[in-house]
Amino acid sequence: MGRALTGTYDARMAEPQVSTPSARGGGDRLRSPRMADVATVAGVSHQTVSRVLNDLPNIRPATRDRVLAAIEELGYRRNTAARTLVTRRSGTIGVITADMGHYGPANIMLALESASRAAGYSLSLAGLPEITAASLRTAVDQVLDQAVEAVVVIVAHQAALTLAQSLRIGVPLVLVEGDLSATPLTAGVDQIEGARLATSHLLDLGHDTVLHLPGPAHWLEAKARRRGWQMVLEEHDRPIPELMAEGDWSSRSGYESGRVMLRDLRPTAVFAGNDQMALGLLRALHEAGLRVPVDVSVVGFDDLPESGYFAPPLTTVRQDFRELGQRTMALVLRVLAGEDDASVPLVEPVLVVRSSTAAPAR
Amino acid sequence: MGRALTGTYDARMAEPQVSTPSARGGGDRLRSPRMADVATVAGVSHQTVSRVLNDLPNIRPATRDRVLAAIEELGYRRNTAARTLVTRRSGTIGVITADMGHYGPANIMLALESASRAAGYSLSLAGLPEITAASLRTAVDQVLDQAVEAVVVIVAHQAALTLAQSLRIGVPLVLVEGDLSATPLTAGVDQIEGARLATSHLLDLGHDTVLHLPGPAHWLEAKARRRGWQMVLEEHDRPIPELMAEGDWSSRSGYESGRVMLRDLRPTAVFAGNDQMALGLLRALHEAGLRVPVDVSVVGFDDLPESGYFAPPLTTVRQDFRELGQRTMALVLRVLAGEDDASVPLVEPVLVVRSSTAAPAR
DNA sequence: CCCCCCATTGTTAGCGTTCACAATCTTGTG
DNA sequence: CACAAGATTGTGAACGCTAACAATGGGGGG
Repeated sequence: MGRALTGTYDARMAEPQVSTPSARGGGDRLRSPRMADVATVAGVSHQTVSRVLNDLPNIRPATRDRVLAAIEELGYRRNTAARTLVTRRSGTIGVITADMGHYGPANIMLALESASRAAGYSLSLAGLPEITAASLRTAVDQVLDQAVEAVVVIVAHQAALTLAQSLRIGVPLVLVEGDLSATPLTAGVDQIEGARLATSHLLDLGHDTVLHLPGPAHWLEAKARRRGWQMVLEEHDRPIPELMAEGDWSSRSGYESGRVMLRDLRPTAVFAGNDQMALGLLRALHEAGLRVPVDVSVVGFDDLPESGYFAPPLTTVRQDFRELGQRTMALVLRVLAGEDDASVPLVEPVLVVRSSTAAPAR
Repeated sequence: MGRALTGTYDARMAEPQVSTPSARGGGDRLRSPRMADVATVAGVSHQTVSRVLNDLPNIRPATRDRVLAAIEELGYRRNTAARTLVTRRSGTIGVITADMGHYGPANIMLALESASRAAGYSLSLAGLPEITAASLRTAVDQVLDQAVEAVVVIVAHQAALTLAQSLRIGVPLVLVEGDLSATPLTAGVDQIEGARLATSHLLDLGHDTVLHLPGPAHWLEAKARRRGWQMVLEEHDRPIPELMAEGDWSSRSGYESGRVMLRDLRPTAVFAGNDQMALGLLRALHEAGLRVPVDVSVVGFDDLPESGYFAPPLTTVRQDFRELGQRTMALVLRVLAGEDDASVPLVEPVLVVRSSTAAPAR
């Protein structure tokens, strides 16, 4: 038996070891106990403590209790770095996200966080200051440095998709996006279906055709929504109006696109790229003296918590981000379990009909 | 010289060592290179590699170049777990947040992320499924398990404040909230000042007094805004209207409070707890046939990106979350550097006047 | 021309876990 | 009542890195 392990544990005896000028908060704080300290107090070997901690079988209940008591008494907390070092598993998943301040990404993060916690994983976060390949690579490197077991990329951006596919990192990389691109390791909401829902709804109300205010072209969601919109119009043999200039998801861009649109067009139905853009459009319409839904019907996408209180309350397409977060995590877990090309079905959006849509005036 | 270090590095030779059934993605993937491998390739000792990596002085440029080349060639990446184990520093900061899906928290996170990255720190995230002491403690434990060097709590909630003060964790804990409570280790936006700005603005326009639709009472922001509102009214000897039932920050609650309010009151000026609530109020007012700002003036708080496109565009108080994130990080760094009771000034909010406020009708 | 000093590089010993295997203790059986 | 099998516990060696100290090399002053 080693010297140091004899007798009861006294944290003070170890203090000199932290004499490094490590500028850590308290100054004369005591070294935190390690497994061997717990072992000493419990009168067992460190390995037995490890067994208790890892729920391994063949431990006498009495022994387990003694170990647990010692852990409690010492306020012992297992050192994750050491554990990660030897197991090569960190229990951490890296999340890379751009626009965390936006509704969608923020809510996906939120859902992902709770799903990962439920699965016993931690999240390590990296943001994208700008959407470039270099910046994405930096972010990936950053989470990789945290020894993450998988990387989730919440950047539904063409560049992200391309790069992600080209990236040879040592761990699985899962994309959260809304394309139907049948890429394995992808989770998302069925954007095309959502756009179809929105467009069909307007057609069903009796509108001849539907105008679309698209989101930024290099965003996969924007592309998919546009595709869904176009598909429905084609299927119904409707004229496909010229596409408005692309917006950037903001209310401002919706407003501006709306103004441009109204310069030469008098549509009866408009499908906006998202709810924010729809709001801007609503404002442009209002300023032009057009009434919604009497003169123009408007549909958005996202169903922001606010959308039901717009003027008028907005008909829109709801995305279940909570569900998306769970499916993403499920996907991650399956890949981690060895399914190299696991996939999960897209989340189905639903149409929420409120007061911004109606039959066209005759 | 040790056997294994002789000759060139060949990752395959080490493969048997990962024979553990660790169910890791690729199957027969090669072990990733360690420092010693780099050393072998560069023809130096592992310690020299370490020195290069840590930018220590006294390295011959030629040697450094050789090491760098070897790193490049091998695609070497330093093992953070090992580094953390020996240095006792993880380069990670824990962030605990509730309501990450909300505008404020999401944007603070965003700002914190970029500030921390700039400072060379990573973020480890933990969400709060519910706002209880137990849940907060769990979240703190979770980030502590990641060996974080500090914890930032973005839960501007009375319970969080109380608990945080009582918590004896081994690392500094910084609160992001908006109280003036002069607690050290706190960063925030001056909510009282913001409320004063809003209320004064309405008074300056000629309104007799101002009604307030408060946010949830146990949120520090809500309390502070209410206090600021009340202070201004008192300073101007105005009647202090009865407080409306507290909302929950949502548009729905703003709408409902608005309806209740309109049952027996005809205020000319209302200060809502935040922009969402203001939006709900706007709707209630609209439904009651009241015009904004002609009949009623409304001020919000937050300045959502959407607020400028409400009907009418909302006068509100803007909080600079980016600045807040930077100050929070600055605070963390100072505490980490040893300033036990460091503090940073509150961020000053600004009033954004748009079209929802005007002089009262005579 | 030798020696000491400093710049540069190498060697050894942990950091706190888990893994593989060895050692010991129980218990049921013949 | 001795013995083998299984249950329970202990021992020693990694994991990949940094810290402390030792060793080496080259250059200037005496």
